[in-house]
Amino acid sequence: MSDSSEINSPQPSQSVTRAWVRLMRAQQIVLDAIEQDLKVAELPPLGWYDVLLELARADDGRLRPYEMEQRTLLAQHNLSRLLDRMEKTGLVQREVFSEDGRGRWVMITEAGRAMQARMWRVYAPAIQRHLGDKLDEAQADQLAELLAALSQKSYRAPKNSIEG
Amino acid sequence: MSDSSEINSPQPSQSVTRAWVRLMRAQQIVLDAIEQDLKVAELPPLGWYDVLLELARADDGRLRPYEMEQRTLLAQHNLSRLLDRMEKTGLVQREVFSEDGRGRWVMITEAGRAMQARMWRVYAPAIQRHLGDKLDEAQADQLAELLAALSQKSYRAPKNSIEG
DNA sequence: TGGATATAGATGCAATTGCATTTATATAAG
DNA sequence: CTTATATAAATGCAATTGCATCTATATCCA
Repeated sequence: MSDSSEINSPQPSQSVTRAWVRLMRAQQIVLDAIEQDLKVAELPPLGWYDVLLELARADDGRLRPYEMEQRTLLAQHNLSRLLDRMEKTGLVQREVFSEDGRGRWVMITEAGRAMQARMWRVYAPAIQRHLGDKLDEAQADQLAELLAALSQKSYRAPKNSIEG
Repeated sequence: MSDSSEINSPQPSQSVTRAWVRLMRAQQIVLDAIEQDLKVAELPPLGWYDVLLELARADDGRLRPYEMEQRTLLAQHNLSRLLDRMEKTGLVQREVFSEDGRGRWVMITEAGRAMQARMWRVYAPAIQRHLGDKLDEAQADQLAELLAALSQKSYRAPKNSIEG
């Protein structure tokens, strides 16, 4: 086995560091711009859209919170409270999940579906303006391709793994 | 002039939408992983690093808050409070800016420079692990290139613009 | 069966962020 | 000079997030 300092603490190349800095910048700038457009239209933030979209797509318009967690990457407690707020404004509803007493169903309401559609009418042109207008189709595909590679979670030895 | 509905509300193509979704995903996953590594090393969050790095690079190790704002993309009030916390832990120091009574200098301390270096020793391998290991050099360059296009702020008509 | 352990989701409390406003100073316009 | 307007930075307060823990139920294993 080679020198562990090279295995455990490799320096990123300049190219890699530049890609990282630009990833942070680009997403922040585009996200802020899109959120701003939503706010101007007096619509709720993007997190609400993500939740509504996942529910709208799901069978019977409902999901378990833990499923939503995985799909939205929201932390458990943040999702729980986001659902509180969305329930209070009537966009979703929590129902009992009889097959497992610990669980819940979260169901999208008609008002929720309407809000999802309403948000998309602002969100879609915002994506186009802040991202689409800056890339041609080939570049968008290329970017999506490269970014997909980054979303693979980094390897971590599982708890009960035999290999050290 | 062509149909205004096409000008004002263009739908993003599937490629563009996919690129956007993956941009959000990829940056969240990589950012969370890097922040996690910092936390495990009992180091402060990335925002602190950004501030320290900008100051360390600046002439005489000091900048005006509004300059830091532009460079870090932090909101004014958030930067102000981040500086409060950093000052309290001795990493930076606020000093009078005599040429403009409204302004301040923010200066990095020796402890601040030490912390920047200490954080880099964790941050650098984290960038490599969570991003560099997933791309080759050519891909990293390509990604950086594509992302650069997105960081150009979208056009907004300036207040006093003549054209409507 | 009966702990021990794991999982789903909620919640109390502290830290951080967002928003609006305030304070202080500078610059512009009459 | 004096008032109006703009800019730099700080701050009060509400909303959101993070962290740890709690409650309830389910599963595993002796």
